[in-house]
Amino acid sequence: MAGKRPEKYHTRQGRSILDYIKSLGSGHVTVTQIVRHFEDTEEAVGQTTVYRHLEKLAAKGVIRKYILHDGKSACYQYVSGEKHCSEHFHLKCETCGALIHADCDFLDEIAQHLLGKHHFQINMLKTVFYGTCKKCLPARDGSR
Amino acid sequence: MAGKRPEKYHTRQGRSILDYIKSLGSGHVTVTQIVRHFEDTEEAVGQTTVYRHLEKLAAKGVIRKYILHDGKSACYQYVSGEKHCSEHFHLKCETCGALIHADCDFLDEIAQHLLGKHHFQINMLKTVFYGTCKKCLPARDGSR
DNA sequence: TTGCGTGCAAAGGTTTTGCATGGCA
DNA sequence: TGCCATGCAAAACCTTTGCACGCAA
Repeated sequence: MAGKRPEKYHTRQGRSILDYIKSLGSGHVTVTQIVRHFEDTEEAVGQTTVYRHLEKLAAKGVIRKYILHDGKSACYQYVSGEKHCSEHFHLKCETCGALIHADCDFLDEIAQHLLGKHHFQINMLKTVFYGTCKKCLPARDGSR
Repeated sequence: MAGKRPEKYHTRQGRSILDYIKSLGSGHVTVTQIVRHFEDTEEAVGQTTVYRHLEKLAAKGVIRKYILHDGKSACYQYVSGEKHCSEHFHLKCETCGALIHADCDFLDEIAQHLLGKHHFQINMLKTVFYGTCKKCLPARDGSR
């Protein structure tokens, strides 16, 4: 589509933000995390600027925006060629809040199974598995 | 399981809220919509109360909580299954909103795999697969 | 110089929390 | 009567918008 609007100017802030997201690989960040990352450095960036840059980058497809199921805040992540988060699952620990990226062949079969048997095309970007992670499992007594 | 915490008291508000959600069948509502629905009736309910009831109902698995695509506000939907929803997965169609209960042995293996390989105990009550259902799949053109 | 980029501050919206009161058992 | 439930108000958040100033081209 024609929506492309290359930035007119190159700015220090724009580069800092993009570089940071790139450096995270397939990890994702929130606006707040980005702001805090630069907070006391000489690369400090205002949060309004972060929002505006992320919006543009997402519109251009350079990064991806999505809402985790808990819906508290939006997450952004760099779209690095072929391998990104749309190809693996996310496990969210309900106890400690950790978000785990699960890259695994078996999990990949899930998508095929759902499509083949249930005719359901899963959106891995939106889907989050809730549960209890390794660290928190021992802490929880036998439960049920 | 010990997690059940039946309401101690039956209140008019609690019943109004649940009845309303039930009456919507598979439709979903936001907190604001619920508050407004009762607003000028004699069943008026405070929004704080709505939030608190929905939270409890979702924890018990009576209703389910979703985040819309835009992530602006949460949606809630009645879970009409008589079967134990804690023992199968749920597929939520992002296009038509349908909620599909997937009872399937293969899917059951997912829980075991996650626990065995990733040491992650999944909570099926909270976990929802987002994607596109059978009916809506053809409607989506090749997309990209 | 031009006009986009920046960032402070304030607005707008959703959800949570504090606290005094009301109502169910 | 003992508590939990309720709901107003305020706080806590996340995100957007207005506006004046700064900076890249």
